[in-house]
Amino acid sequence: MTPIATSSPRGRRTARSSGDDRESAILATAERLLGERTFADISIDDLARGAGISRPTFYFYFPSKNAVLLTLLDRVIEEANAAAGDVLDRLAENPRARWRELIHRFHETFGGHRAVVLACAQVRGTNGEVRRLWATVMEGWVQAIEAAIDAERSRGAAPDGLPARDLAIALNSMNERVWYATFAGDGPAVAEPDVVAVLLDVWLAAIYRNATPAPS
Amino acid sequence: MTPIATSSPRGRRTARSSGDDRESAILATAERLLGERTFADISIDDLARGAGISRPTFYFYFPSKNAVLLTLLDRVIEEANAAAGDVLDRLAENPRARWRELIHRFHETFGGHRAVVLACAQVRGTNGEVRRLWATVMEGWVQAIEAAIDAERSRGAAPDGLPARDLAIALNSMNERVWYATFAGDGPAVAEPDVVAVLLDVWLAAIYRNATPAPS
DNA sequence: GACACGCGTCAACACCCTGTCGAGAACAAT
DNA sequence: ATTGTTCTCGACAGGGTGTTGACGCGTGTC
Repeated sequence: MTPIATSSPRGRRTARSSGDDRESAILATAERLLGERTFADISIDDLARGAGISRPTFYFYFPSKNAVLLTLLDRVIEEANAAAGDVLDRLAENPRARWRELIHRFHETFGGHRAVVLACAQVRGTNGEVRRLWATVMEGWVQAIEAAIDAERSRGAAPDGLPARDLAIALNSMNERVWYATFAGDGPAVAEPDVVAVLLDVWLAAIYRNATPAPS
Repeated sequence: MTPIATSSPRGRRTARSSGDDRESAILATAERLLGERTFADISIDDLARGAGISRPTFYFYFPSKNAVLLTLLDRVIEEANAAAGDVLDRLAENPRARWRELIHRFHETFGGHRAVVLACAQVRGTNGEVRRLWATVMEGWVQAIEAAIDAERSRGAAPDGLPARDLAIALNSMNERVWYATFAGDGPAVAEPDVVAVLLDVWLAAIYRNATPAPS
């Protein structure tokens, strides 16, 4: 039910010992710099110097700047999937509490890596690899939510309505965009302490048509 | 109630006759090319050659590639605001129909300029000016929706709940992201013929808590 | 008609960034 | 010691951006 993370070796072709330090250094430098400026404003030279190597050497570890971001994104996704756990399988216990838990955990994970999340959202437009990875992951989450909605409908807790898949897409999309605005802080955004409650409220309204779904 | 468009002269410093053709040619070339490749893959030289001028001459008309996109975005926003009209002021007539009309009109406008919309969404991350413009416009729409929700609550058609502003932000965010996915066609997306119905359904559920809001 | 003056135009330049190549240094295993 | 792989970087090629300085071209002015 809970989707699996795609974790392929994104960096060097073969694994070795001393080079691992450099690879980590590049990754760490990237995440640090992402806290200060945009991804576009970080050059490969910045990454290389930050890791104590020269620019050509950078290319030994990563094929491009994008690959670094992709590796960072992989980690966050893995963490998010782990945090989500099997919450969706235990919905019937207490729907409202479980949905809240799900949204809350995602919020915590993304919030803990907002620099990476923000950067990925920003380059998704221009970077095909990030776009594809994100699309794949999103598809997994959408399917998980879709299945959960169908399950709630089957047991009579939620009324029929929109195709569950469409509803799942809409709600996931909302979360993504709302989190982005909240973390980026530009444009109209929900205040960070309220964001879980706001998202939860819309989810429950859309899925159950009222604010108090029935436990089993 | 309906937000006003911000239309400042984004291009040349002074207005003249023969140069207007070139300016239009640049804009037209940009929108055409945007239908073929990403904004990032279009160079200033492409724009200039498409308009029959040299690259340095391009800079006479626009200070940067971004400024061209900004001008294009201005137009779309103006069109969207015009299309929205005063629908929100006539909500009490028939809430469901009016909300549907609002969403439908935005859908038509954005769908008619998807290349521009997509490009703006893609560069919003790396381009501060586009980000600011979009944030301003979004703020206007959020305020309009917020006021409409408050009005519906005042007349007893919609129940109290989330702060109207937070709800307005969440719903607007959802629309933006869902449209983007639908137009871009990457990742999980709602099929284009269904998108208005899906968005409307979530809006009504979140605002009215049931599918059939009461007319006045 | 000659003269200014701002519009419109572009060749050439300076700069920055990406990605690659080839020559090697460091280090392991035999 | 030799061989092979990991690792490193100077130097180059290519492509994009933004700027500068000079040169035509129209229009109004006296």
